[in-house]
Amino acid sequence: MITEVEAYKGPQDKACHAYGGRRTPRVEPLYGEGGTVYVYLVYGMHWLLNFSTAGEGRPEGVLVRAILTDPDGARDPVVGPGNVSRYLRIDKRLDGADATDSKQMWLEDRGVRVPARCVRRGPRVGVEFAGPYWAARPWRFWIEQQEDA
DNA sequence: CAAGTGATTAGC
DNA sequence: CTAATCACTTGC
Repeated sequence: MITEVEAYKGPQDKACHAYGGRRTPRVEPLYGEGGTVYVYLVYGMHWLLNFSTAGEGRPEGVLVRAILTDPDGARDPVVGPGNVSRYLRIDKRLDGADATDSKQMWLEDRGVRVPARCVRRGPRVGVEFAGPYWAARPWRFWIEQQEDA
């Protein structure tokens, strides 16, 4: 279960790999139809898992930052995008896959209802290079368990 | 807080 | 071709 994501909002978002309409081979999957998997290597050792979310030609997506590995949250969450990919054995091979029609990677709606009060929002992580304005956009979202939830 | 790490990219 | 960059993690 995905419990934390960050949004990257296309050409105008300075933290987005497609900033300014940049369209290099690496970011091409981000320009794909919604559900296209975008995986890339950062800092020479960490694969980061993203899903393209807009439409063909619109380079917007979400980065998966944390997951729960069991339905009840009894086990510790896997926190940090590099750790998520290591846990799921994600690497370059999944880059460009179609998550709406793939045996390697897909998403399931299991009908879990998350109360609005459990949803937190804040600035994205590690995007200071994009400058103070874009680094401050509250486009990271995560779920926080409540005592009474 | 610094190091480790290597694909990717822009710029000659 | 070269050099800079970088959506991170770990360990001090």
